[in-house]
Amino acid sequence: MSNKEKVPENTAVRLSLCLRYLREMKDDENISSEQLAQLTGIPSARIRKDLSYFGQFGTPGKGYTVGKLKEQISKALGLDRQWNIALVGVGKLGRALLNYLTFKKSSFHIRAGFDVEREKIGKKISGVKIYDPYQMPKIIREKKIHMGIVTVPQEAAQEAVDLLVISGVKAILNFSPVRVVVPRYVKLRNVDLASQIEVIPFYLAKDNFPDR
Amino acid sequence: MSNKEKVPENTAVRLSLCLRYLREMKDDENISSEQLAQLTGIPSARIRKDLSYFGQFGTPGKGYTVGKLKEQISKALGLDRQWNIALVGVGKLGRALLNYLTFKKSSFHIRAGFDVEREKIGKKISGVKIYDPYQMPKIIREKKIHMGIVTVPQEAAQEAVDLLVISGVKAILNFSPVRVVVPRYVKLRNVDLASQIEVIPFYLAKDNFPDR
DNA sequence: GAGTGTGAATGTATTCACAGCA
DNA sequence: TGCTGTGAATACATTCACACTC
Repeated sequence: MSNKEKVPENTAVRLSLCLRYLREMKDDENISSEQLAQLTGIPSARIRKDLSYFGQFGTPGKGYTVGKLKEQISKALGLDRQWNIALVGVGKLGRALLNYLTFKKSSFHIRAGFDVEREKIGKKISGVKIYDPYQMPKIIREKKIHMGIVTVPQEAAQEAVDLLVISGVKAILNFSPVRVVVPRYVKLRNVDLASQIEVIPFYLAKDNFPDR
Repeated sequence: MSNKEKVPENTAVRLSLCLRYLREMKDDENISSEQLAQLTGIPSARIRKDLSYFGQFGTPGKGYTVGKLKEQISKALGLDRQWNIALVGVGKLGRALLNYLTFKKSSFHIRAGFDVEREKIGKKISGVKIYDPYQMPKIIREKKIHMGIVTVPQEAAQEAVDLLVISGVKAILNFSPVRVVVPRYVKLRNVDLASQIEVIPFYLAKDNFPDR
């Protein structure tokens, strides 16, 4: 049975981190929430609670079986299937992500890139073919793409997002440093790298520092 | 006078976002917290409260003067001075950040890059000279570098961080997808891009989606 | 009248601490 | 005995709503 409380905002991020460490272990090993806490830096009680929203996977006195835990977390996060991705904006950051995601085998598969630069269009970069943005609706339909990653300059961000939305994508990860708007039925997540840097001096001065 | 409550965790991130929009406006314009809310997507009351931790910058019935507000936020975030940065790991992601930070004039100046790859050492990339990591303590001292950005592969992350720490750096932004440990007097911030992607299917399935 | 600044009310997340199971 | 799973306690963050100022 699974805990009926509301799942907190970053349970998923924490479990994703746990999963990364579990992947480096053997399936038949055992691990306690306390050991996982050591590895990840997340308090053990938090880990147990995060897991409890999805079921009871542990054995009192013993801990968790790595293989089973991996499987359960993957399922909880929706990583037990294949997700097709479009990358919009194939600049330096885009290529870094491309590179990252095409290397390791995972639930994610970048199926197409889009860029306005003529020289890139038609080429393959890290094995991914680059298209002209006007082809987006067609390509996204054909390739059954579920989510978009936006790494275009900020001036182009809203336009890129709009194109993804009319193409039928249901989730967008936006790396451009502006707020963009989407219809309510589209899931949008913003990652603002500029702020991450800009914010450091504040925490340096103050003694408010998070995220150890 | 300034509100004596404790400053919440992501006040700084929110103010950094506000600042980005303010920078595109004329200094003598006026803006209300409600207008700023429209631009940023942050509720107006939250903006007013965030500002209130640092002083009273507005005029009732009128709003804020853009120029003054920019100045005050910059000061609150510690952006009213120059920060020297070392980039450790000059791969694709590193170069994306390099490119980003060297382009726009800002409070941040990347003064040196470090990488183990022989071909890169001695070269300049986006105007920044690349050094062998063993030179780190010397270079960081000479160039008065305050903070380090780590974009090395995960196996090398702890080593890179340790080198930065013994070189005397007081703040580190870690982009590698593992937890690294630092002494308590060093400020560490982790940005985990892999999790950002991995977590999307969860929010897609559930109807828990943040960060509009 | 319009919009700030802020206590008080509400909502969310984390941590504690322990009963209960293997 | 050792560790899970989870209510209850605490800490933290956001939002409301309004007295007050220009």
